[in-house]
Amino acid sequence: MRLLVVEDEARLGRALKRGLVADGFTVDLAPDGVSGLNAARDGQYDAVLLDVMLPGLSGYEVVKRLRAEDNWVPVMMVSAKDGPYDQADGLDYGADDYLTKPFDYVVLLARLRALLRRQSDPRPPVLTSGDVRLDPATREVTVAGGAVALSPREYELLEFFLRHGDRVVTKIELLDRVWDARGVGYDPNTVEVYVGYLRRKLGPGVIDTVRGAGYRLAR
Amino acid sequence: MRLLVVEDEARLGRALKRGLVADGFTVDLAPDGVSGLNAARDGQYDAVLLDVMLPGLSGYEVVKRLRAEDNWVPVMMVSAKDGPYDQADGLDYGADDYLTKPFDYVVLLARLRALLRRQSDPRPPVLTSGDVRLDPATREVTVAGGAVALSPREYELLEFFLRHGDRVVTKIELLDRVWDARGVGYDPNTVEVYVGYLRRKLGPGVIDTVRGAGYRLAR
DNA sequence: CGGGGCGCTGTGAGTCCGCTGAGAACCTGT
DNA sequence: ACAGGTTCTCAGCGGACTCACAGCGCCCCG
Repeated sequence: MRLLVVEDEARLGRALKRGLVADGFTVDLAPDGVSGLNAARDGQYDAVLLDVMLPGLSGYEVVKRLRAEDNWVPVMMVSAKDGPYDQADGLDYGADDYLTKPFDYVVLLARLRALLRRQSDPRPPVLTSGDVRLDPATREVTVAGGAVALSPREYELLEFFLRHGDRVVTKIELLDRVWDARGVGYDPNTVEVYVGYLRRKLGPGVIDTVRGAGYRLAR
Repeated sequence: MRLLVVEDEARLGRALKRGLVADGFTVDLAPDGVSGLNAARDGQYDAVLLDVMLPGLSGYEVVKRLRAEDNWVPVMMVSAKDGPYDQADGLDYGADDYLTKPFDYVVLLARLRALLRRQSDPRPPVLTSGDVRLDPATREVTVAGGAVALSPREYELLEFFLRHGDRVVTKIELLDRVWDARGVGYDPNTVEVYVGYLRRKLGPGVIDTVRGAGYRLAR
């Protein structure tokens, strides 16, 4: 279980990490909103512990942006405020639970475990096309029920195809969105290579080539 | 934003409606599958919330029939079942998302908004003339429902005709716009050749020759 | 009815595009 | 340090595509 703790008070952060590591979690620390957001975007965490009062980007903002990007990692908000409106705010923005400082470590642990247990609830929808299934929550991909192992890049590419399913996607667009936001510095041939990898693993008849334009999911 | 809620449990239906109205949606209720299907057919809804267990016609059936009728309104299925197979079934039948009872209202709202956001992905309108259909998003071309494969140049030419087809288009203009912006260095005969290709693939009676002036779409 | 010009089409050569195998550079965990 | 996996580049191949050319048919004119 991998956790991300976003907390600007260094002492509290270290203490949390020490405790959670002792309880069997792998813990990464982020000291402010921006670095926390970027870390959470990687999508490798099972849950995020998120302070509300953060320098730069507030915890509200972080969870709001994550949800806007279809990132449904379980988020527990932690704040010194304790009014009912604050709680409602946090939950509205997409947090899954809310804890007020000062809190008891045992309580935190219990709520965290409950959060992880019921993680299966706020799950992003499974993406499908034909007999290809991709579960963004678990990053599992199956073809006709059989599991398929994809490298990170292959996974991102397939997910992009599934999200922009039936329309034609150009190689340039893929380089922009799957590779680098800059999109420059990469050869469109790279896309061809990775489409080739995907076809080899998923079988033919999943990704169509539209000559002169790009690629499209087969229907 | 207009929503259709198909739910036979009157209490849950009313509660959902109350919440959604408070969040700014316009909500219609349908108490069973048949009336839900008929309401959804009107095509005036931005999304449909569809219970699986319904008297008369199940939610599976409803979404299946809608899709069979080329109605692609976003559908979120709601069910008490939560096995993985049920999810797969719902998605296979054409639902866009799946929620299991009991669900948290905040989660429903977030997923609903994500669904609407995803759907509002602006799509260029489909171009048609007679029984020729060209979809700029998918780059698919059909004649009387049958798919036709076009080369890039043929596709560009047809798209230009469909966009400016109601008037006469000269060969020089086509060389300018479809071929090279410079328009020089090409033989007007090239246009004749490609119009020939298109006629062969689309059948006669699609592109008229206006002798001495150019071409025009038949109407 | 005859002629000229415009448009149509079959042929073929050169070019372009996308696919693939091989391999270098890099990262990661052991 | 090493092994395995991953990312990306490169070069070559095969097929699709583009376009010029030239001959033919047809339309419209006198």
